[in-house]
Amino acid sequence: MSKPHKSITAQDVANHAGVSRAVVSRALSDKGSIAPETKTKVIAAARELGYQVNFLAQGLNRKRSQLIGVVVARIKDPFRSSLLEGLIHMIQRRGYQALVTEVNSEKELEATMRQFTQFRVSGVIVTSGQPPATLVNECVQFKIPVVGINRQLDIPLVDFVCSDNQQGAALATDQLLKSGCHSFAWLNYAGSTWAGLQRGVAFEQALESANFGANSVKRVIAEQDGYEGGEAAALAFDLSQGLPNGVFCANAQLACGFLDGMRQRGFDAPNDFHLIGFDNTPQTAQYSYRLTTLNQDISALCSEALNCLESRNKSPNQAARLVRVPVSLVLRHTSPVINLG
Amino acid sequence: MSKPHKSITAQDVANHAGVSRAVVSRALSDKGSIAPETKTKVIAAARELGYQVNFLAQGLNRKRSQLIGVVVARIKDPFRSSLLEGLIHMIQRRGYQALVTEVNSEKELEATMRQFTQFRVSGVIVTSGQPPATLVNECVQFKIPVVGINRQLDIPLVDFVCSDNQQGAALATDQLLKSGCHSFAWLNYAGSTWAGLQRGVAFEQALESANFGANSVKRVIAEQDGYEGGEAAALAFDLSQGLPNGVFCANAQLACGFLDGMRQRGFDAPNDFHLIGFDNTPQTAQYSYRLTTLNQDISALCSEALNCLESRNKSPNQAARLVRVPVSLVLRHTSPVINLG
DNA sequence: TTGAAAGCGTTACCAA
DNA sequence: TTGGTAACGCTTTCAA
Repeated sequence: MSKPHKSITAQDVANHAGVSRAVVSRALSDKGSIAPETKTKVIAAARELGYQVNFLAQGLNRKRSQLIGVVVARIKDPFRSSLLEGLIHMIQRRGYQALVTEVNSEKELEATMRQFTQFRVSGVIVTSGQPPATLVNECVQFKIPVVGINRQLDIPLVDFVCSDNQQGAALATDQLLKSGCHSFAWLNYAGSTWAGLQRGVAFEQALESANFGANSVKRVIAEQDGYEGGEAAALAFDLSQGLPNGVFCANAQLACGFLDGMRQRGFDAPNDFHLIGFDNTPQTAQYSYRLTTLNQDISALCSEALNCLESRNKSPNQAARLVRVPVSLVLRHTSPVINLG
Repeated sequence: MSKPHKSITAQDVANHAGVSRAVVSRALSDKGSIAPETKTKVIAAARELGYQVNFLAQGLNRKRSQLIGVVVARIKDPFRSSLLEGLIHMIQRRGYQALVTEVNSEKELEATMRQFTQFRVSGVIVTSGQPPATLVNECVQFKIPVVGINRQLDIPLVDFVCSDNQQGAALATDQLLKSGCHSFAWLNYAGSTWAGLQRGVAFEQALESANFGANSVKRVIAEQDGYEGGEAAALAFDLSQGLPNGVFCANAQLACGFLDGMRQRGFDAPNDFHLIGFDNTPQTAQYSYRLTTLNQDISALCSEALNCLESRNKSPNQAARLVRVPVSLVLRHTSPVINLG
């Protein structure tokens, strides 16, 4: 039907408007000086011809594309997919495009980071995995900003945005104490993320400053992450010393699994124990769970991550920043306002 | 510390290996003839210098990047995030990279598709929204293949991969009948996707061929999609004519919500009714739901989608294909093997 | 088989 | 303020 579509270039627009290619570039990019009237003329011509910048050529010349690389893992996990959604949303809103890569091993991450540099991305957001310092250094050498979310990348010049785990643990502890709990459990999984570990430490510290010593909190480490891990932990839970009445979980999936596991053994929250989990995922709000959770402010996390990238873009050598984003307690059924019966 | 990192170009490799730039290109791309020994020599030199092709320059020259555009919406929805995970996985596996864009309105979709062409993507996968024919045509003119997943894009030269909704509805009907159901409900939401509508039609047809006429199935249309929609539909369900004992839902989220809504009214599956939903999301397997569902073969869907793109890349003008991917019934608690009591 | 050279489409520098 | 021109880094004819 329609012919092979010779794509319209800046030169075509220039011809149409009776100016040079250079002027077209200036008119459309707001860089360099240009007479207001020629500018409108060019813009009109561009619109008329349906001109679209070739991002490949643009990037090649500017040594930077408007792509932002995003490293993720296990996207279908509820919190991670919410975070990814927020990131993509924010990336688009700020005029970039998301180059999303799933990574399940450090080897893959290495290849990925390399591909990001090959596309001359404007920044890299790491939400999973521990990028090898050498790779990040490669980015740094290309002056590509890197930011980590909810993980500590202990590398110079790499920023880092994180939900306030200490505050979260304190809120949870406070709530458990106020509702009358006096024996506790902490549930995490083996090989937990850095964030998970931090939450555990903070929980024990918060209890300690309320005069509950280390032996008042039972540490439970599930063999795997996610709902299945939590469920298995509950099913295997040693009840010989009774069930702790205040349980705090490293994440929402573990918490849901733990709750369902306990139900299978005839226990339920809030009657037999109180339960609080991190990450306010959609599922935790559902009738069958109604978990009291700590809500991570996803849009703030994403927004701050992009702030870091843009800020470091301006001054690449500034000291590494650590941005803490406040969390909030969402009171629901598994740890209600009322006291423990 | 380390200097501003002058990036290594093909020219550097050429110098190092004592050949011309052109030879380097051939050695690394397997295009054009080259002596085996020079090839190994060049590859050695490239590795030694740590050479990485600049994808921007490569794409500019080839008029095609190794990017694949993916259009998604509401990523945090469990089925969609699983699908996205599968797509990204498959895209990477086949040597491409995923340019992911979230789209919530047709306007946005239009802008998105445009940006895809500006990046000269190798293909576009649409999992959400109805791209305007004109836009798709633009892609077609750039010879960019477009494929839709679980939706009918009724546009020439656009392929289309879809779970077999008819088969799914037949499997569900069969199961409901075998377990003794004789009155039915169909739950969908207003403004449902094409796939949802198709499932409803197929369900009614399957019932009809089993001699259950149109008045044996009650159509329930929730005001919104997702868990909340299903829950609200259950809470508002008119029970004056009793509760149908076989309920089929357009998707898993609606089904979970409906189940929880009914529980709030004192009814539960499988005792008071049987329930089957489409999409075997992780949540449906959990103890609190244990939904009998129709499993979509995500990895097959993704694989077929990429097959379509690659095939159309070879012969751009072949007739539009429709690939149907079989689904399977996952029997769980809400519609068990045993008969209705 | 190899190398020289002409693009690919844009931006940025430098004169005019 | 403008236009010419040289990059940007790669691929791909076309001769040799």
